[in-house]
Amino acid sequence: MAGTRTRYRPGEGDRLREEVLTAAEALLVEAGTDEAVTLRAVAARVGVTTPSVYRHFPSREALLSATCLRVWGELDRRVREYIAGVDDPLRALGRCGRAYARFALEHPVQYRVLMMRPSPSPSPGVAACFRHVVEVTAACVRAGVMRGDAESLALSMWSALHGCVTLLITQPDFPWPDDVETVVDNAIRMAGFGAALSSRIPREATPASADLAAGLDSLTTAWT
Amino acid sequence: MAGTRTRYRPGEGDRLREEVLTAAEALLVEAGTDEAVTLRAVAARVGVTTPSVYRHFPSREALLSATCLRVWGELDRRVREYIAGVDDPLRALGRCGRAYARFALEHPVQYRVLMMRPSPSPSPGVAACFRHVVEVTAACVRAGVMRGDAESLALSMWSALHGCVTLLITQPDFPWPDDVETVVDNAIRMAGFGAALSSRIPREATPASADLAAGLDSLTTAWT
DNA sequence: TGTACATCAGTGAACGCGCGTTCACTGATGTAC
DNA sequence: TGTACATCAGTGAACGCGCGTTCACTGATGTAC
Repeated sequence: MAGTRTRYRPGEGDRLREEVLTAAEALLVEAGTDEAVTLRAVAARVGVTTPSVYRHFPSREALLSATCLRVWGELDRRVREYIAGVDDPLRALGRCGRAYARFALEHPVQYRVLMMRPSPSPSPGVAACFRHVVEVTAACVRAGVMRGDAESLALSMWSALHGCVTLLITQPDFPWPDDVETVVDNAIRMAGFGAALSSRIPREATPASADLAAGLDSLTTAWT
Repeated sequence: MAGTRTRYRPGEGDRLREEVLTAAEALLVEAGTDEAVTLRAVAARVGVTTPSVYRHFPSREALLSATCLRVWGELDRRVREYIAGVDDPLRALGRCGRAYARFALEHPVQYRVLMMRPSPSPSPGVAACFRHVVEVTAACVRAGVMRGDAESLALSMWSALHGCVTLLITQPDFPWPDDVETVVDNAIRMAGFGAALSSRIPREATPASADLAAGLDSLTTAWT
């Protein structure tokens, strides 16, 4: 382990922390699984011995979640940027969803580790993002597009998009259309329109198929 | 390892296979993670030595996926039973979804292992189930409830439900409503109504929020 | 300006562990003659 | 009806591995006097 690396000077030790995180992220992305993120592999990549990692992370688990969390800080910024200047609330919601899906698909491994393992509580990044969606959903409710509790509506729509993204990541051999954008778009439109329509129909008054078809037909022909 | 167990007689060796699967399933469910399913633990539970497992499964991985797959055979039967005698196609779709969600939530660990890990191709059980959903969706299309490609519609709705179930399993500390049934119900209604409405609205003609709100308002007041 | 000393980044060797897997084997059971 | 033999379920010991983590340490850097 006699690499060319020179150690940081006293006071600069925290820079190794960043290097370790970067190395862990690289390993995670390259291997596609968190099993590749061993303390030995990370340390070797940085050019340092294994115990050095313990100077900055108390355990492997801490290193792993720090690695995944780091990337989520970017999501909030991205979502904010995407919906800036979009006045129509339903359109803003759609852009929110697109930003989210794009982000998740750009970081599939981190998304999987963070969202698909049983976790004690939602990570701060996820919670912050959800708050955002609830706000935009509340705007939709105020505009009369949807009815009911914004948090509950947001949760349903989030779920739908999460499912779409999750399936795309873990089941690439499903009979997906050629274009990933289309899949995401379908999910978003289905969620948005679905929330708008279903929140107007009381659970006990679900129409028969024929009635629903006729009603929607008259609505859309009136539109065009 | 000198238990009281007596070995099976020649020709009955396959019965151990079943015992091994049962033990593996029990370990999986109890621990909530597939990491607990080690060959040693499984063998010990059955009352047999570790190498005996190799008589029936070529590797740990094979044992694990066989364990998860076993439970999926039941889903198809369950879905069929749930939609038997339901004529209204949209209602049948809803029942399909409820059966699926209930099943997934009853077997959360198997669902996670099978659906949330990167997998080379969808398992037979999953594929069979999806075929079912496509069929019922096609009935909805024939009835004029939805428009377009049944497979694509089915995929979107499946995604939505998968997302709901997945989030319920992995993120129990999300701000869920008290009643899980309600969450699932919301997801199913959103998916069904959303597919019906969004498949009628061309992508390039997405209405503004105000127009959508007004249109849906007039539709639902006409209904009541 | 020089020296003693505390600080701090990082080392090197080792720990015990549990894992999947392999191998040569044992001994009871059923069958062919 | 008895005996030799093939079959087959299961054993017991061991393999090498890579892991997370611990521990006592080294040696350069900055600082106080």
